[in-house]
Amino acid sequence: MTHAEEVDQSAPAATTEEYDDLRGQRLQKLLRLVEQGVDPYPPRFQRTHTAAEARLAFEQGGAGEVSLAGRIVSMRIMGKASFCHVQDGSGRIQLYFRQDVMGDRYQSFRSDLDIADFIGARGTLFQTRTGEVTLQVQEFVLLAKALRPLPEKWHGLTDVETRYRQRYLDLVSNETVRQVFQTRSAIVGAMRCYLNTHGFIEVETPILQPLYGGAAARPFETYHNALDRRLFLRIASELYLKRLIVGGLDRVYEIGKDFRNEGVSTTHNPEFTMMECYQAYADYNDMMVLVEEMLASIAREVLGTLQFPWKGHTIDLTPPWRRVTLREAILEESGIDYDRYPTADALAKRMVEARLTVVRGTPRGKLIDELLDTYVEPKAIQPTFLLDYPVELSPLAKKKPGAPGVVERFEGFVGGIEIANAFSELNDPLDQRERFLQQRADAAAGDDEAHQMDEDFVVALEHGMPPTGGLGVGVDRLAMLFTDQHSIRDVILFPQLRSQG
RNA sequence: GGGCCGGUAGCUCAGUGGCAGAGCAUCUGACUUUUAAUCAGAGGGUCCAGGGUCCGAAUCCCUGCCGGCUCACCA
Repeated sequence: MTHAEEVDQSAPAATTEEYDDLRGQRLQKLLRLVEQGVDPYPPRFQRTHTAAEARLAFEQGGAGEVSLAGRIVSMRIMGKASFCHVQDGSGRIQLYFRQDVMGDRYQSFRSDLDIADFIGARGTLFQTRTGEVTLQVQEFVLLAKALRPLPEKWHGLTDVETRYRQRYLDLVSNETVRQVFQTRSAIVGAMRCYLNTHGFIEVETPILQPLYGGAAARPFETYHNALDRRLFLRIASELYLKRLIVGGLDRVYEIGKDFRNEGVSTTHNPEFTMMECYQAYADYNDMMVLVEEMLASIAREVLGTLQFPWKGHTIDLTPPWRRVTLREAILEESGIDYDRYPTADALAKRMVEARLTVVRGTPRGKLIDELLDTYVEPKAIQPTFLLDYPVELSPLAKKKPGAPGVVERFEGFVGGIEIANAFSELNDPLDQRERFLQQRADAAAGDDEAHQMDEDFVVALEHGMPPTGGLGVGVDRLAMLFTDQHSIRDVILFPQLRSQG
């Protein structure tokens, strides 16, 4: 909407009462400026420095005349001289306005501008009595009038719901929030850099899929009108990336959104960012090394160190990480050796003895997963690989030679969070078909997260896939870890919320 | 889905049965190096919504909505 339309709506009732609110007062100022021929939203302004660049230039011996631009975040108006701070993407800098320097324009600053407006200002830099580098303004111009005020200057914006729903206010008023998202961006950048320099090529695979697969999860459904076809939003990119390995792209990766139709929590958002990579002629041991090196590389790049704080602990990403089999880890933390309970019933009975609540009929694989979640995951603060998972949980992983019922799979945990999941990829098409059939049986038995039979994928494997290591890394969780944020909503700009009541 | 906590001015929050409050922000006035500027004054409310109890409800009760934490669910 243009301000002209606002005029039409409001002008007939332009009494003092009509403008007796914060937005109204600002609107009135805007209309007054328009009457004076001022464009409150001019198309451009040429600045010579950012706030940070200006400060640096001054400290390195003066910068002469500079032009700055930013949002007014505070004002101190005192008679014939005034100060304000403006904020741009690089930080804040103070502006100083004097009537004897600026003449009539000084009154305009006092009466036309508000906190939250964007302005551009030209002048020279100096240091105040207390040493703050400040721009003595010769001339300024309004760049964008704000009709609504900013959150309070001291406490900022703390209401969690408003922070998520109006993230821009959160970003304007909370410096640490800006830093978190800058760090997140740097993490993704460093991840790309690591993979690119290690021979991986970045690819993009379908988000709209006729069959969903690559993980155990319920999908979102959608519908394509022209094709008259039901489609699913992907829950993983795995099956498409492995088709590319079949096709001879020996090292591929994708960083993108997955969608899982599940509840929300401090560690789950329905759409989240996943990095998956696949490397031909590698196995899960190679992927472990890749995880160690990649995370160390990202930490060095983004944090400048391999040690960083997390929930009061100090995480140390220095390779190599601890390696322990899933069976040993669970035995160590719970005293339960699941190998001694080869059936679901026997294991469930043992877990009930350990005072765990067990839902009747839970498959053995899910029971083991529950032991992992309950006993091992919260303790895995320092980087840990758990390896060799039960085959029931991993329909896409290759069986470990000489170890019946076990697949070559690991999960990487840091800070008590699952960060990575990888395996030696199953490339035996006959075995893969059997696994899918088993999943179909699970689905028939009521498992609504069971894998679908993906005949097209099996055909791809029948054309031959080399031995391959595959890896998934949760980018949101990595961002949580590196920024010491304990809710996934604080590393996702616009987390999923209920519709507003 | 269960339990607990919360929703009051633009923002941050007090107020637990008796006139709707404070700080910041806003408006008016004073003030030429302030920086949570200061000083004097003023305006600003769907107390989340609906219902109930009561002479009287922001406050007590019920229902609903939204949010947070947590448990369950969930690679």
